[in-house]
Amino acid sequence: MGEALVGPERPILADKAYTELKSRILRSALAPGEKLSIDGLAKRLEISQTPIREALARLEAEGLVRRRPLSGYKVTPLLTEDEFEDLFGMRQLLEPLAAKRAADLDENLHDGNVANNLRMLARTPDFDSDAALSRLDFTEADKRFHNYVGQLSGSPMLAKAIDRLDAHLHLHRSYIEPKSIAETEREHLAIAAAIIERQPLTAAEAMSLHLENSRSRHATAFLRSEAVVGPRKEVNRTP
Amino acid sequence: MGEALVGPERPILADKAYTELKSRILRSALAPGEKLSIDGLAKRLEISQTPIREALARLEAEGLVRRRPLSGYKVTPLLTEDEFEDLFGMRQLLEPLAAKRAADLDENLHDGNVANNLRMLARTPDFDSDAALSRLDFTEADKRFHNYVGQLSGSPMLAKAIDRLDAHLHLHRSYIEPKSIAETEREHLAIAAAIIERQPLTAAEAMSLHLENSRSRHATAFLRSEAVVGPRKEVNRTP
DNA sequence: ATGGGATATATCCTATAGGATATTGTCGAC
DNA sequence: GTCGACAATATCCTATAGGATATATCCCAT
Repeated sequence: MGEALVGPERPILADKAYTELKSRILRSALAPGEKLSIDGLAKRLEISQTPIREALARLEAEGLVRRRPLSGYKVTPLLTEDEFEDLFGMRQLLEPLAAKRAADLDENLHDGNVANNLRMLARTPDFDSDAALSRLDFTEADKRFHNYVGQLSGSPMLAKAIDRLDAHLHLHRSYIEPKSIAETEREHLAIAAAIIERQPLTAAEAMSLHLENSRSRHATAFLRSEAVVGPRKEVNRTP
Repeated sequence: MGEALVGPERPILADKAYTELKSRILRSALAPGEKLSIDGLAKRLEISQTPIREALARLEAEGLVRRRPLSGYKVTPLLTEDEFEDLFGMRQLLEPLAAKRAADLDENLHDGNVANNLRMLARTPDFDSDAALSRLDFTEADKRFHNYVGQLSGSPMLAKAIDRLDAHLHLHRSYIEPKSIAETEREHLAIAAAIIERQPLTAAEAMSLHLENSRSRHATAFLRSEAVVGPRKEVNRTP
């Protein structure tokens, strides 16, 4: 009864549009650099223009789409190499600290659920087949694990900062090699174990190592993809 | 000539609404917790509802306003003591690093302009009178200085993170004591000097010290204001 | 063949109207 | 005097139409 104060929190159309668009961008159903037509999206999603516009504004503030005043929206292009390095520099700054704090948090927060959640999220989903779907599941699971560690840090601002960084990495996740999934799971489990056993320094080091490995795993695929798309140039010329 | 490719970048109504609303929130013309009526704002600002809605969505993503699905927007309430400490913890993590990196950046970026800008921004504006306006100018100058140091770090993501944090601090800036303005200027100048003279460690330490002092300056005013408003309670009852 | 200019199209931006919902105030009963 | 329910109001949410602008196509001149 007293819970009714928070309201039903019924998701409105703008939230639906936001979730749908974000999901499509994260799974690269909307390619980087692709132009986004407002009423085109409105007709495709069968939603009016105003909610679409609202969702787009939110996504722009998050950095997932860019806007040019009288020209329209487009999906944020792929990160340059400098931006890529910058991103991982920030992760190295934030995430080991989050892991460290998560490890020496008050024990009242360390009930059984936390350990279970951590172990569950550290595992990558079963991937008998290397289909595109399972690879998508993997990227989702990876994101959730890192976000959960952020939440466990006890610092809401730190958690939100980590979440934002993860959102910027979405495009490059799809280039992950299938074999690296197992490596990722091992590293995640090492981090989880250190947190559960409350060893702050070990947790921080495990996270730092994981990030370094993740960086090099992405970097190879990153350079490869850059060779395909072309080195940071728009392709609008017709020969 | 070739610059015409970037477009005129003419600000549209949504940008105007965004800037105006953000400005009013930052100067507390819109009080924390105050309810924001969409068409009320539309009539006040003489702008249609759609741009207002768009600006509000962007501000929500930035954390300056909160939204409840079928209930409307309201200005983000004052930070609790925990959130306040969390905020300064993040600043201590990010800003000294930014100062350090700014100090040992490539010298091609260290032309005369940077030194001049730094010295200019470090200074607080002349405040012969302690009027509300000059106090507002001070908060703006302080924000600009910290943001500029963030930009000088050479890491766009670090700069943006610092900018976001500053936006969250807006509400408490208005409680600054007039006498602390001079102290702030001295500390800013020390940071600027260390960066100009390219002494990374000194710059980082100066920034860290400045943040610690700033934290205690805010904290005293923070607790005082909390005593006035009441300890974290809405005041909607009529006796 | 290439460059410049004008027209045509598509898209965005803005404004207004109607339907649905939460909130507020009032009334009555216990 | 307090609690609960009901009705009226205000507000938000959604949809559609018209005006303004950038982009693309086509044509002509050089």
